[in-house]
Amino acid sequence: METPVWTGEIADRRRKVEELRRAGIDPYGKRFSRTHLAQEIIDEFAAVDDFDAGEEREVKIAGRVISQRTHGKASFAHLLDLSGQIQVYARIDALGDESYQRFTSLDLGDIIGVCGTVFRTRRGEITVEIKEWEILSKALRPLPEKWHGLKDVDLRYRKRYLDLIANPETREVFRRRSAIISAIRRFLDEKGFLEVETPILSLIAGGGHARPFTTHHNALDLDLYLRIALELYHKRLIVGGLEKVYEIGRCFRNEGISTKHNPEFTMLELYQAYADLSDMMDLAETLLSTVAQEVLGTLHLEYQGQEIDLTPPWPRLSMIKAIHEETGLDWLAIDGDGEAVAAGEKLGLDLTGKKTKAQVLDELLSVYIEPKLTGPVFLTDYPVEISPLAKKKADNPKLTERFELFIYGWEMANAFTELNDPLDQRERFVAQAREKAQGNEEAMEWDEDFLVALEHGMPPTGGMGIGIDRLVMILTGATSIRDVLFFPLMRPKND
RNA sequence: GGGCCAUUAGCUCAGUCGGCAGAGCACCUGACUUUUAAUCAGGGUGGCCGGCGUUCGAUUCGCCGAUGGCCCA
Repeated sequence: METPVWTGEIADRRRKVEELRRAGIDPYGKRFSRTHLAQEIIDEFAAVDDFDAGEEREVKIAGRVISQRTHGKASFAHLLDLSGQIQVYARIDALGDESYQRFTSLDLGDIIGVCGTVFRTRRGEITVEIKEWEILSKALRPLPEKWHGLKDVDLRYRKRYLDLIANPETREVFRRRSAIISAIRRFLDEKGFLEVETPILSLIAGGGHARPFTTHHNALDLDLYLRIALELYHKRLIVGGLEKVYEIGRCFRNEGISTKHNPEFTMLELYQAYADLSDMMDLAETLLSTVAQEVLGTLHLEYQGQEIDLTPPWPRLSMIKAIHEETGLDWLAIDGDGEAVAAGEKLGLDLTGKKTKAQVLDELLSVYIEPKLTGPVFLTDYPVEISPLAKKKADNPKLTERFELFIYGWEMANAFTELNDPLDQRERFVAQAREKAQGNEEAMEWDEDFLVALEHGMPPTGGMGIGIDRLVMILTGATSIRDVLFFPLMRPKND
C-alpha cells in the first residue's frame, strides 16, 4: 500500500495540520481531563435561571466538532461526545486573536477539548462559553452530511465509525444491545449461574445442525472447527458438578447470509442441573420479560407494526397438533423416510435434495407452522429424529421434552430436558451418523468424548439456548441482523 | 441459486429522449460578537462502479462483471 494522493478537501485539511505544527501545536494532542459529558451539563443546568450567580459554572468537555456557525467575531459549534452533543460558544475578545482564528478554522470532524463556563443563549440553549480550548485530533477527511447523515447501507456497515458519528439511532441500537446483554448477565448471576468460557476451536463441531468453519493449528498439525454451538462443553461442566452454567458467546456457521443470518453470531446457552423443560419455560419467561422491562420499560413491543406482548405466561402449542391442524397429517403415524417424503410431496413442498424424515419435518415446520407463530409461544413435542440431544417424553418415546420459543415467527430460544442417558445418547449419534450418510450435511457429528462424560453420570438437567442477535433485533426494531452487529461480514470491495 | 432495483463530488441526491457533468451540505476566499440545517457574496475540487461493445461521440444504449438492497428459493 502507498500513501494516497491527497486532493481537494483532504489537501486543505493536511495544510492545516502543517500550519498547526508550524505554530508549535500538536494536531494530535494529549490526554484531556473532562469534568462533564455533554448530557451531564445539560441535565445539571437545565433548571438554572440565573447564570450570573456562582463560580461553579466552569466545565471541561471534549468531543468532535459536528457543526459550526461563525459570525465574524463570535462563533458557535456543537461538540459530540459519548453522551450526545452540546453547543460551545467562542468570542474573539475572550480568546484573543490567535486562538479565535484557529477556532474558526476548525473543520467538521476535528476533536477538541474545551474549558469554559455554562450559560444559556437567548434562544434558550445550554451552551459552554469557551475560555480556553485545544485541538486533540485533526480530522483529515470530511464527515458525512450533517442533515441527512450517512444513509448508504453499504457504507454504514463497512465504515461503522462514520455511521456511529452521523446517526444517533445507530448509537442507540448498540447502547441497547449492550444493555440487553448486561441485563441478561445480571439476571443469571443473581440466580446463581456461573458464567463460563468454553472452546471456540474444537475437534468436533457438535451441539447443533450446521456446517462449521474449518481452520488449522500449525504446531499440532491439527484440523479444527469453529464451534457452531456451546452445548456439549456445557454439559461436560454439568457432569463436572458446576450445576448452573451459562455462556454468552460467539458461534460460527458456514452458511448463507441474510437479514437474519450472519456467519458469526452470539448465543446465550445455559444449563441447570436437577431441572427440566418446565423450569426452562419459566426461566425463558422471566428472563426475557425481565430484560424487556429493564431495557425498554415495558412488556408491550411493536415490531414491524406487529404487537408483541411479553407478559407471562406464554402459550404452549404442540407441534404434532399444529401440523395436524394445518395439513391434516398425523406425523406420528408416518413411518420412515420414504413415507415422510411422499407425504411432503403430496403437500406440494419443495423437497429438492431432502431425503430424510427429519428434513421433511424441518421443511414442513418452516412453511406451515413457524410463520404463524407470532408469539411469544412455546412450540413443543419435537420428534426425536430432529432432537438428538433431548430426552424422550416418558409417555411417548417418539417425542422429546423440548420446546422452541417463537416470537414474530422467529425461533428465539431452543430448550430441552437434556438427554442424560448415555446409552440412548449413543443410539441418537448412530441415527445422526445415518442421516449424515444419507447426505444431510447438517446432521450432528459423533462425539465420543462427550458420550464418555455422560457415562460418568449427568444429573437430570434443563438447558436452553437463546439467539442474542435476534433478541436484540426484536427489542430494537432492527430489520436486519446487520443493524445489530457492529461489523457484519461484507464481501470485500475491489475497485 | 433466481428475479427486480440501485451505484453520479467526501456525504445526501438531481440530471442528460446519446452532444463540454449539476444542486445542497462539506471545503476554500470575504462580510457578520447569542447562532440553531445561521445568513450574505464569490469559488467546483468529481467525470458519472469496472470492462467490453454499438456510435462521429457513451455518464446515458447493449452485453459481461463487482458491490449493496428488496423479493423468492
